[in-house]
Amino acid sequence: MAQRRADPPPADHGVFMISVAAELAGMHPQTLRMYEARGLITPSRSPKRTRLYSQRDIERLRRIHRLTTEMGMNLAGVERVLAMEQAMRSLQERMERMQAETERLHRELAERIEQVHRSYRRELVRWQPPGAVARREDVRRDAFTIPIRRKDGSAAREPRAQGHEEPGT
Amino acid sequence: MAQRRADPPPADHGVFMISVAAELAGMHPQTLRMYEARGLITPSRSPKRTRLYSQRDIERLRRIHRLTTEMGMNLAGVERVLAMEQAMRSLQERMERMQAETERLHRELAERIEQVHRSYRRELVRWQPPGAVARREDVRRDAFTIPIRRKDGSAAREPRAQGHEEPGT
DNA sequence: TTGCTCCTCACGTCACGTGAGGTGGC
DNA sequence: TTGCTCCTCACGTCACGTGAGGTGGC
Repeated sequence: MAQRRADPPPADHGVFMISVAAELAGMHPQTLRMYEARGLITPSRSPKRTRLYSQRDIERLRRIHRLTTEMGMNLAGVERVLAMEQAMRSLQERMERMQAETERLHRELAERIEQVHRSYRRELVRWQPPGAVARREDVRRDAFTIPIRRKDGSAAREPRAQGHEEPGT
Repeated sequence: MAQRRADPPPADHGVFMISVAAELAGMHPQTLRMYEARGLITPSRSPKRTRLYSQRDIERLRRIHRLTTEMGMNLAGVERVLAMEQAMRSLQERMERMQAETERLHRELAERIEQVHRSYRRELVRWQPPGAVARREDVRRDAFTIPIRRKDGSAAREPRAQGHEEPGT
């Protein structure tokens, strides 16, 4: 009741029986059975063992069809090419993530340096009239904590707000 | 005279005639002619039109041999797979360059920030005894010029050594 | 002359697609 | 009963590899 003609079935849900799937993919039903025997496609099955092809299965079948008819490849080649296309997609995705990370780093580099400049300027500018008590808080209340990335890539917060420690002096 | 049995021929220089190449690749000479007719391999030719296969050609032939015999692929598939392997290598190389660049940026980030800290510390620490003349050079002779990357990725040197300009004050 | 090269043509084998044939459940 | 499903078996076609056959230059 709740879902009547709502939401199309998910792309990997088996819905087409073999004659429909063959029609959609432009193939002979027997060919689909052969492809399954070869391990090229694995439709789900109904409780009565009837094959049920998903939308994703149909797309894969069409891809196979193009590779065999347009390019003249045999099934061994199709199998290999499909696997390589998958690997290619993964590599591509990983590269896009890296690209984004690199751009982020570029922006961050400029921003962090500016941040350090700003923090020093606050210390230098915060001038107190003679005789007034300069409280440590006046100097330190601005966030003077600079996140630094460690060599292994993890983020770390360096506690820099402990006054002005000159290392080795 | 200068080169006698020195330097092996470069990998892409045609040196083997067809019977030798076929022997090295484990194939029938006629098969090599067929592959050439299909555009799978293009050996160079002597002035007398004799085919000359390079070391790289031999390696390619061996790769083809593995794909056809071990994997059972036909030539259309082999062609496609070889092209994809090439694309894969390019992608892989590009990714390695990006990886190196990202690591370089990580190191640079920490280093630049440290550099800014150092430059401020020099200004603060360089104390002169009362009555002595503090020359501008004492403050500025350390390189206080910080290369910054622009948004478009090109490197730029920001001339920061012009005293202490507070922008907008 | 021998042994290579070049080429074209033809045939055997095998993979692939598909049709036939028989079964069983809505 | 009709039209689907399941399965196996068999055949036609085509790609591929290779052999044969004839030519020509070291």
